[in-house]
Amino acid sequence: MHNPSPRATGPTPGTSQPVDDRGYVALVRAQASVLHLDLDAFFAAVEQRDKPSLRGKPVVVGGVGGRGVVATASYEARQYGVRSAMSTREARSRCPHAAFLGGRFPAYREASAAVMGLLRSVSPLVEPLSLDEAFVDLARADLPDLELTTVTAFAEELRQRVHEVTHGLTASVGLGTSKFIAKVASELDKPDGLTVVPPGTERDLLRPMAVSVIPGVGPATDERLRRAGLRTVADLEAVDLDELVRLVGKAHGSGLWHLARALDDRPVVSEREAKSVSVEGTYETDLTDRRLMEGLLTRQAGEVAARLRKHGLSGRTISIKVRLHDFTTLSRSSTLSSPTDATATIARLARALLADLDTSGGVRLLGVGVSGLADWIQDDLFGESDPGAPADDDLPMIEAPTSRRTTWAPGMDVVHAAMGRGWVWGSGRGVVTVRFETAQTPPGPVRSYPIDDPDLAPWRLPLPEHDA
DNA sequence: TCTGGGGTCCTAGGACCC
DNA sequence: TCTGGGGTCCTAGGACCC
Repeated sequence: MHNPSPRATGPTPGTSQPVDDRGYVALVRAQASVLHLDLDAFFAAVEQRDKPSLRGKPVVVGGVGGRGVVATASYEARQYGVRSAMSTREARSRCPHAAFLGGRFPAYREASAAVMGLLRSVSPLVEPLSLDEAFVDLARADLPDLELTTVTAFAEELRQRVHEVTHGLTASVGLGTSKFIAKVASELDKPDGLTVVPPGTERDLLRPMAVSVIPGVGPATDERLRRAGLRTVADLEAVDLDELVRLVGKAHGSGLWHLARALDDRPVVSEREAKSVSVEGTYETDLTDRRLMEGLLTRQAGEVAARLRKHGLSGRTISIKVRLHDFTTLSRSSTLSSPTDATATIARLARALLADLDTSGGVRLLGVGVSGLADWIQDDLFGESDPGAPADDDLPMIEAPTSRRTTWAPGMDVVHAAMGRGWVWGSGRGVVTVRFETAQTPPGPVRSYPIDDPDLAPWRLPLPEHDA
């Protein structure tokens, strides 16, 4: 849990603030200035909005194939027990007369963008959690104050404006002193409702609730806690930190300890950098043909690479995911010495990783991912302390770069600089990865630079196209 | 023919380095 | 007779979220 509070050496005697065993005191806002907004039955609602004949009827959006699952069920379908993540097969048996739709993501993205745009017009601090959910920090909104009456009226108006900009979708909203409380609150009056949790009432609200209201408590943790006799948040509150850590691990235990006391100082964060990009697919029938699997991995590698390039990213770790016929899920990964966004590199590695796996029983899912994405501002990957490295001032000037490119090793496509004095091997668009090696100097460290960094103007290298 | 797809975060063990 | 210890990186798997 994020916790900027000052550190003490041990529990602070005589304070009323709860303190964990390392002496951290968690702070909570004094006002209900965190807003959580959740669009109701989002995908299904968009379908009903766009197709009037579906209004008032059960609609199920999700995978329509033999191995599909439900993404969203309209409230009419929920009356028949259809739920998110249920197999479509089961949903069909529970509600055969529902409309089963595969989903129209461009339409969902458009509606989502309208809502997120509205939220951002209200506060610069908006944190989307998915297409249909976001936190908004009202402490950064243009409000006269953060009194309950003020934020309540504001939230009601916001819900009305969501209805307008989406041409008829409804949203449920929660307001509270933290992300956790706001999120719990938005669940309490669904659909099309607003719940405000007044500061100071959080713990009374939580105590009777099941432990599963706490984000991060899924089926596995729920079961562990249940076996320890912990069913409600009140039960959790009565257990000390050591015991929780013993039960569910360090990070999780500490999180539970704090959240059970409504201690949550996680900030609303508007810009989060992607950490990985992946593509996977489940096939209607299990795959047994290795050549076919290699072909599918190659195609997925191309999709991943295209998405990396589209966002100006590249990454060093290539992973594959393989789900066997019996649902056993395997992953294998390999890390390159420099980042790539090249289809050929990702595909080659993905196929090599598959080669080590026994897939003779059949494969239901294949996937390819890239992680370890380059963060070029902070990342000086290979440090300054490389002894054989030429000093920056000695680095050769490369001004009119790059003509020929040859594959040297996986992940390293060597580009011969036109000036001829150094090696440049590059991968990411918008980034150049350079290793300097001249007649006068031994191979230097690998360095990566953003192409647009003005301080590196001499290195402004138009990279060759990859995988044309 | 039970069990999607795209993510995030955590844990644990081993390698490696100082 | 005793064989450190901490930090970081990498890999594999698992839980969880929407």
